[in-house]
Amino acid sequence: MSALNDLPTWLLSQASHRAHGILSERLAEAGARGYEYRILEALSEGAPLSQVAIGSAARLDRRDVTVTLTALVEQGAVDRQPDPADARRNVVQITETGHARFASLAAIVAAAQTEVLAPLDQELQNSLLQALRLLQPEK
Amino acid sequence: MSALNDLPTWLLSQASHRAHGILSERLAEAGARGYEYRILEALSEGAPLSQVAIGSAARLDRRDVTVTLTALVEQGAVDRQPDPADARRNVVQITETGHARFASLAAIVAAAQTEVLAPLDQELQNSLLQALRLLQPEK
DNA sequence: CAAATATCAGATTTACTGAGATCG
DNA sequence: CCGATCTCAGTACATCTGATATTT
Repeated sequence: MSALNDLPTWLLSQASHRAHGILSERLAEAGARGYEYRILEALSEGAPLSQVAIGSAARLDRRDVTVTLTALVEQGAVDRQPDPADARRNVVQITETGHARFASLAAIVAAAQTEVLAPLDQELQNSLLQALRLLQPEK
Repeated sequence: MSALNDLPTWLLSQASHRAHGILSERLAEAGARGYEYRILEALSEGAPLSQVAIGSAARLDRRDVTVTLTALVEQGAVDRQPDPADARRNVVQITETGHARFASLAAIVAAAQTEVLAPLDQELQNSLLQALRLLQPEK
């Protein structure tokens, strides 16, 4: 084991890479991207949101919101219309199709979390999550 | 706190992003890239290596080894010569300048590890590292 | 001829930036 | 005129793939 492989920063980036690989692979098997799941989750409560609000909730750049919504509209998962109250905005709302899609993806995402954490016993999982919460970026 | 922010995969990716940001910023302050540090570390024992061997030790793609070595040669940190025993290969060796550079960068990298883990007490640091080692990708 | 090595050009992914158009 | 919103084009970064020339 070299020094590189024992650096905390390296361990973090490799573990993150593995986790991301598992999650995006499971989503890809369902024909979805991570961005789509994040946007559907933001809309899953049912309340219509502007694209800025979606970006804020899903932690996505405005550009990526625009592009991903175009794909979701094509799938019929969301409805995007100009806001009658403020023509600068779009009002985006999840459809029935989108609700079903989100439920399906949410199950996949939950299973992926379990898969990612499988190498750890319950106690170590708890410690890991506690530590990771303390290591989150400021904002 | 939304569901997104509590997903283990999300916590991992955000913590990794923060750690990477801290490390690469500290290295950038010294005018170095992460790749340079990783290659210098691989060569720091003093043994000459082929570029394939460097890529293997530093976990870098062959392409990135080639490009990064060109920069390191320009800095005088390494010496790259055709292998007299096998003309397909280059023999790369660290120079005195490279040793000094590596020592300087190693101190920066060590300080960055401390900075990354600063939000955690000793026990949680230990648990985190134990968990992360179990979450490393195969291979 | 098959395999290995280094190099070059470019694709890919995720995240972000700048500029234009529209509107409040 | 200023600021917010959405869209488009393009940048930045790390990583990887394909093609090529050379040598074993």
